[in-house]
Amino acid sequence: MTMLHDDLIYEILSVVSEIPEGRVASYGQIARLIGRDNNARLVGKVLSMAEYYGRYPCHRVVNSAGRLAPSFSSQRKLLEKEGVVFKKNGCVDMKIFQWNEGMT
DNA sequence: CCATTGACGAAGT
DNA sequence: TACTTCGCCAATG
Repeated sequence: MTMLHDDLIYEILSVVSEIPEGRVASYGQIARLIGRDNNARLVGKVLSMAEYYGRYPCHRVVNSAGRLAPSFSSQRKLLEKEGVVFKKNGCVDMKIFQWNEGMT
């Protein structure tokens, strides 16, 4: 495990822990927040193993289209419990539920 | 060092 | 709206 990788995990999880209940963030959004604009895929990679590092609201991370992560069957239920509504195609309506980190 | 992979994203069809 | 193509880049083999 490289040092860079460890920093990456810390920064990503740090941002994830700030996502409020009932809102979602995209992988690209998180990548930008940690200064890695073109590296959304790496964020997904880290989150796929996030459970190993502790408890974080990683269910609040979806892709830019609002699509849920594969092999995370409980994700939809967890989001619905927080009031997130899904579109007919199974995606989160990003227009409504995407976290706007500029607002406090 | 080269090739492949990925919980991605934007643009094109 | 849904599917495809291509760019992206650290990590892995």
